[in-house]
Amino acid sequence: MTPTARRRLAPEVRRRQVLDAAIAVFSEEGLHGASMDAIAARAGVSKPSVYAHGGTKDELFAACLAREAERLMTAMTTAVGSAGDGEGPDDAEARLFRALRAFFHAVTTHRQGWTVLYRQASTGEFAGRVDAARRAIVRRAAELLAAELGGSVEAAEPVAHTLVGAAEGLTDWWLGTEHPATDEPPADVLARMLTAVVWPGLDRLRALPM
Amino acid sequence: MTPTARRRLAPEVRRRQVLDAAIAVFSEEGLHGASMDAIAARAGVSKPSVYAHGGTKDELFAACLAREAERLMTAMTTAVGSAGDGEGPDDAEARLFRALRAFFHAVTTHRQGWTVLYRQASTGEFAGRVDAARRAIVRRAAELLAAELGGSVEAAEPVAHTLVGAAEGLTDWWLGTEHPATDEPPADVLARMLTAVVWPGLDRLRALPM
Amino acid sequence: MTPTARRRLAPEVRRRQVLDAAIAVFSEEGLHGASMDAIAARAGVSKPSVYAHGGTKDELFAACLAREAERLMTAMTTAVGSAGDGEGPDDAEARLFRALRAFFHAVTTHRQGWTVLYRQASTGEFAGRVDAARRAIVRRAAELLAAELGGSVEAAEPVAHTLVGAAEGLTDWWLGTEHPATDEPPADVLARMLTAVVWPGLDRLRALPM
Amino acid sequence: MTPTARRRLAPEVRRRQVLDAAIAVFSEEGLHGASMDAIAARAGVSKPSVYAHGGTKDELFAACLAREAERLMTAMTTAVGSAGDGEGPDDAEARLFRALRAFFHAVTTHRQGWTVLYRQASTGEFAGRVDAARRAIVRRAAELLAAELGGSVEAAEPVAHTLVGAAEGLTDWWLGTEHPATDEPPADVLARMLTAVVWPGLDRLRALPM
DNA sequence: AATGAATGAGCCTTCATTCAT
DNA sequence: CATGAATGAAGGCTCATTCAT
Repeated sequence: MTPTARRRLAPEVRRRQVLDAAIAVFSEEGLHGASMDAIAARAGVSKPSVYAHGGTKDELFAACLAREAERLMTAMTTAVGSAGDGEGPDDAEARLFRALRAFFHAVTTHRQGWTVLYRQASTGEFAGRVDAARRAIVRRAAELLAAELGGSVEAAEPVAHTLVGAAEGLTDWWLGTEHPATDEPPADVLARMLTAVVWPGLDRLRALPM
Repeated sequence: MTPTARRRLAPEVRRRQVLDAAIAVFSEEGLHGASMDAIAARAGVSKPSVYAHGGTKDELFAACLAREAERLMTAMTTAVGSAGDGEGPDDAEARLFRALRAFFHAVTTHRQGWTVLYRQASTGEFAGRVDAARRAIVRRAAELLAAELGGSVEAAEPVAHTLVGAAEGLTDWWLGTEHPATDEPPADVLARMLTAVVWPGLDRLRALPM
Repeated sequence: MTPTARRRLAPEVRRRQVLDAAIAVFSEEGLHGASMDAIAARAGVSKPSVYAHGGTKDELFAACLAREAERLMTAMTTAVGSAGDGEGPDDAEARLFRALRAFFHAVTTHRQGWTVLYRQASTGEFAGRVDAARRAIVRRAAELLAAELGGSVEAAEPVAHTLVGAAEGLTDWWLGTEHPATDEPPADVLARMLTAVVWPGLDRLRALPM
Repeated sequence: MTPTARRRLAPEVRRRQVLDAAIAVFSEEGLHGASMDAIAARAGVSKPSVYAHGGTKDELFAACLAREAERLMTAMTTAVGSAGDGEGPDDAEARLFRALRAFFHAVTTHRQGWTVLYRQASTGEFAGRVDAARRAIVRRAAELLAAELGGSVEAAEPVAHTLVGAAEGLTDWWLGTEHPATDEPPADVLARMLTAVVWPGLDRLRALPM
């Protein structure tokens, strides 16, 4: 006698349901392509419930952006912050590898969030908001790079943009269909690939004044 | 005081107007976000004119994709194909530099086209077509890389994605507000920056079997 | 002072409202001439409500056809089937009279439905469906005639068409402005008139092989 | 060097071209379903030419109605007026037969005009105009009937409506697909059929005061 | 709190109509 | 004159949003 859908749930739980459904639908259909009907259906609730717990479509999208951006930042911060986990050396290259691995891990395990953040929202009224999220990540990367390579954070910014862009491109490749299967976790594979390409160059930049 | 509205124009001219406007609006709003009204307004013509010269929204989008894809491919092919222009050596690094410069030139001068091609959500019925255009460019990059570094084109694909992503990231930085002014053309600056970061790594990959 | 607009109604009720309005508008304007706006306005609901309860314009038209066809067929079948109601003899002429009276009754009391069914242009994709509805009624008439006059149903078809056309013409005359007032129900008057004109001829056909 | 389409033609000729095309298209697609583009294409002229020679769509439709109505009236008048053509007796039944034959001849040889007049135009703003045309025919029939059967024209009107309706119904049957092939001209077949059904009844009415 | 029902606004598309050549 | 090109005005349909239960 207690139909799941109509059971009163704690507000935060309902909100999570709605956000999860929204991210799923937004990632598949895009901001304009997604309909509130579809989101409600995916969440298994009625449309007014979506409004009650997620607000307007724009607010809902913004909430998705915020949540996924924070999730990504947290994941990276945590991973980078964790000192050498005893798995190997703790030199600059290893730290770069771990940061990249954290990024790739976050992105490949939350593919929909990533899609919404970086592939669906780059247009229209949300371009600014997405840009802010993206810049936060780039900024963090620039700080890491400045610490490792020396030089100011400002000077490291273009390199950080390059690095983040490269990571995004590689992620796109991985999320595409045709890539070799591996036993290793994808994040490790991708991080090693990217490290191999960029580390020598970055290493050389250490000597130069940026 | 020349009313452009009711002015009769040659069909090709009008079609170009419409396509230009469409690319602009699509790049800003996305396929779903763009309205035919907006495109008509941007083109300075009436909505029926958009239909007369650009066809259905889907056809119009497809035409934009086709035109910009060809434009970018042509620009890159031409620039890369031009042999050493006497400005310096013609080793692998120099060829990479020129290819990157061509890419940056094409992308920075046709930003909107690139956005439509590479940054738009590839959802729904156009996923395939957009993807095909994207992949054509990355494929070209992969071919160049394979030629330079040895190894198969398939093996070069992730590196190509990485490279294109890195270039994109750097372009974003450049098109952002805060970057130092230079006398040099942006494409040269950006190409040198990216070359500095990735060339050492790529160079090292030459020795390894990819 | 009871705003009917925002009032929540049972779906069947709303659907009936919408169908009624649709039949009215279709009968006045034709399939192409009727606009969903007009139907919504006539029904006193919003356009989305029309779509919610009546579906697409084509579906709505089909639903109108189906409903009116059934209504007319039922009315005629019932009236004809009712055996001699004690009002007089039950010979062939009397049965013809009763059938005609049933037809006139159905047609004069559901004029719009009849118009949609029988007078609308049967163009385009609905030609078949409209025609089917029309033919069902004429077919029924042909069956009755065949039973009364002998001969096959096929042979009776032209006579049935003639009869139905004659009845239509007489109905038009009655619904026009200038006709004498009577105490009798119109259906009786019209049926007697038509019987007087056609019965002698039909009676004579009984002897002949059709 | 003189392309037919662009050759300057006498205005009446062009007008005829346009009217013919219009009737064809209207009869196939209906008033609302027909597009001026389609009419222009069918006529083999440009759209402005249609406007120049046929006027507005409504005017064009009205012109079609007028022309076909007149054609039908003329045909009937002529046929009825022609005294017994020596092919047989000239009693009242023969005169009825000839009038009906004239009607069926006009209708079956100008099927499109008939369709436009009686099957496409019965709705919307042209209902009145069509009604007028129809009434003219019915009036003529009533006059003939009054002359043959005795009684006033007014009294003959319902019978005239009946007769015209019957003729229309039979025409519909004939214009449908499935009817037996004959060597005789259709008009003769149909006229004989209808005469057989209605003449006995009409004959009997002669004795009664209508 | 949760929802079925309702709607205002907007979008894609086409059509009747008219300039300008 | 004849026409290609252009447009204002709907029309069918859907969507984000909100009542009323």
